[in-house]
Amino acid sequence: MEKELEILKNVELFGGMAEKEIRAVLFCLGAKRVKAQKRELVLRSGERTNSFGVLLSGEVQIYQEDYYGNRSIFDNVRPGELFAESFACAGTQSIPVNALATEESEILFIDCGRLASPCGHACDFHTRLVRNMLDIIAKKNVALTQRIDFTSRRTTREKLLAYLSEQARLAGSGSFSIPFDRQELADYLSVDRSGLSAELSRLRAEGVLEYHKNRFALK
Amino acid sequence: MEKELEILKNVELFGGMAEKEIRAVLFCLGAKRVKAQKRELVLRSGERTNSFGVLLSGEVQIYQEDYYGNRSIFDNVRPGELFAESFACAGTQSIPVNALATEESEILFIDCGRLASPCGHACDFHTRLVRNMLDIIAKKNVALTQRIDFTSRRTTREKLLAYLSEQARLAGSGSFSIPFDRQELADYLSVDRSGLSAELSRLRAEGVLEYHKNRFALK
DNA sequence: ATCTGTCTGTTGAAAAATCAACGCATTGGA
DNA sequence: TCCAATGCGTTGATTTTTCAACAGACAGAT
Repeated sequence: MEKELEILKNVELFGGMAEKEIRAVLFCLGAKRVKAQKRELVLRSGERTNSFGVLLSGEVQIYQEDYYGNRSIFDNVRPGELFAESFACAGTQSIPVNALATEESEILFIDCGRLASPCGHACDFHTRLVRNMLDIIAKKNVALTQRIDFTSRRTTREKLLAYLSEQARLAGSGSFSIPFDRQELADYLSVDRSGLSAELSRLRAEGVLEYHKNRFALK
Repeated sequence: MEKELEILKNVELFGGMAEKEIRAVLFCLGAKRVKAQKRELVLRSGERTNSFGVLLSGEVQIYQEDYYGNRSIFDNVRPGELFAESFACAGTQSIPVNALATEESEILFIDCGRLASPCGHACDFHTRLVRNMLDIIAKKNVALTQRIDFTSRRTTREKLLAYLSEQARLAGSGSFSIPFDRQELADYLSVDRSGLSAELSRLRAEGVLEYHKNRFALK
């Protein structure tokens, strides 16, 4: 419980609020706490939801799947981050993604409708919450744009280099780790896994790249 | 000028505000009105901007271009709609897209920073503006997710069918128009134009689809 | 220590996309 | 009316991806 509050203090949605205020807001928002086992589906595509999730611990993967079982990964959510907030805020009829706990996880679900409307109690944090939410969603938007940048390249090699370059830039170093295994990276970049492995080998052979597992070094 | 106000009344960002209030807010936000000729670049990728655009008339296309000149279209903006708002709100260091006027256009530029901070004057619309902006960006987010859904398919045929099905759903009918010519559609779906044309012909031959120019009918 | 399931890289055949080039139709000027 | 520019479809050669199958490495469980 104390650990939970530690995390909450670092959740961007509650940025600018004191511990006490966060407690009050959580109550006011009617936040619901949920546990999910490893491999449990937390949100299913096709469902309608007004709630978004705040990940407290564990990891949740956001993805789509088409008829043929091709998976398309949108995001790996880490503790402190939100998920499904855009669909909840936009009032989407049926969400287009699945949310899967890839580890045992704890999640706080918050009704998006309550964010906006004043609560009647002496709780004047709604303005702040909406403003924070705006920042968060705008950043997600930028991240989605970036993903489109990667995946719109025509070849596996270009997609891969665009992705790795960006990771290096974010890390501020040519050496960095990525949050994906090979299959996941392939599903994020929308390419074939074996082709991705082959391309990695080629890049290594050319001396452009070194890697071991999910740690990479660009030259 | 009267026509301008007609449009502004229908801009979602100013939803819930009366004509008089909109005038006040525009002043308070320091909105700047700009004209752009056909083929004029309104925003250049790499620039930094805190302002977003509100299209009053004309059309603006949002796109990226890679080293090799491959264009990737994000959106065709229509009058009343916003553009670049996510980058402005997220405070991105350098925007990753270009905005091109594809027709002679009029644009209102608004500083995103002024949206959030109370203005000192007796202007209490900031809360409303932020809330409206949240809705708008959340919807854009859903649209981006959808585009990823289309482009993550593995074949041109699948991308095309996913896109056309969605357009039909939006139109509430098997018969609908799209806002793209062939090259633009190819750049939106990240496929080769000639391959796209060939696929369209095949679908027509199979009796799945009828089309003429940018008007389509799914069966 | 062994067994088992998962992850990764490799390979070759098949399928699909890209690329370059061309012809035809349409459109907007000169 | 003629010309130039643009958009669209077609085709065949080439490149790239996908697909299926397999083997080695590794980690966790018994």
